[in-house]
Amino acid sequence: MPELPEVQTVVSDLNRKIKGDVITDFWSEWPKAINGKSLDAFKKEIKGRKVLEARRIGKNIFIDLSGGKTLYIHLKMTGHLLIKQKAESNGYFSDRVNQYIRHIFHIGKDKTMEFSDMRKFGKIVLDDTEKISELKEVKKLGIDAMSAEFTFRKFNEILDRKQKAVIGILLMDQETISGIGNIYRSEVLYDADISPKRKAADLSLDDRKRLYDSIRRILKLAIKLRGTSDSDYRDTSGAPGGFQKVMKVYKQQGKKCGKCGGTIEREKMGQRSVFFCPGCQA
DNA sequence: AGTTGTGTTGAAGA
DNA sequence: ATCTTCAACACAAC
Repeated sequence: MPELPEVQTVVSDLNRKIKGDVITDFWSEWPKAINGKSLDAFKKEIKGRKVLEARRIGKNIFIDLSGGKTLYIHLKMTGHLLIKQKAESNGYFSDRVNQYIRHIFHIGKDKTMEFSDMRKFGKIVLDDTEKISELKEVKKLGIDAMSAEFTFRKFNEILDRKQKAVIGILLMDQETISGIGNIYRSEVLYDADISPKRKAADLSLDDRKRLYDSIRRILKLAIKLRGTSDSDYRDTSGAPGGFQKVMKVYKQQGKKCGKCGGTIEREKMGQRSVFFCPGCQA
């Protein structure tokens, strides 16, 4: 489940591994993932373009290419990108989760970028850079949770604007703040000692400050640990991240809370599971 | 062996 | 406007 830290890891890897390289060919067994044009047209349009820079907003990946084009990729739930070099032996690539290769970008002389996506929810769009920014799903994205613009002041304004919103749901709303998904909303709220059920309007100034600090701290730590590989997510080498080793509440229901000794609970919020400690999180 | 849980997002329904 | 539910799809666990 690639959320902001996982996508950040991928984007950093791409800039390290394929920046400056030319895309020479493309193959797909699931052209339905390609939005807006046929497989043939896509192939023609991408061939020969150089990778200038990878970047992201929230969980959305943008790979800027030469000639004013941008490749927009959303990994959705089970997607991840693998960069392989020919004749390279890497034990990770044979893992089950890395076997669902739906699309292959041939890059340079001897590299590929392979899109593994078990559930085929992933999305690929290629268009003019400006047109990609104008896509409705891109345009409506809220402020990125790790961007410099996402200050406490801004966060406080959002909470004032969304008075009635339940905080556990609001944190995951990509149109408000982009980047936080189901894993990190639970971890962040636990870190801040705030119940997911609280309403935005009911959070005191002190609560808000703790929550903001927790968002930044947890995401930063998760980026440092190269994301969470609870199930499907892998980095571009096919290797798992490390955040699952330090997870405190996500999927920890029934276990003891490290802070108060109480029991971690799981509940449905929306139709997703939220995890929390009823003792610590008031 | 059928049912359920898994989570991101968009669309449809209320 | 805003909330809820479902559908996209595949597989593991029960």
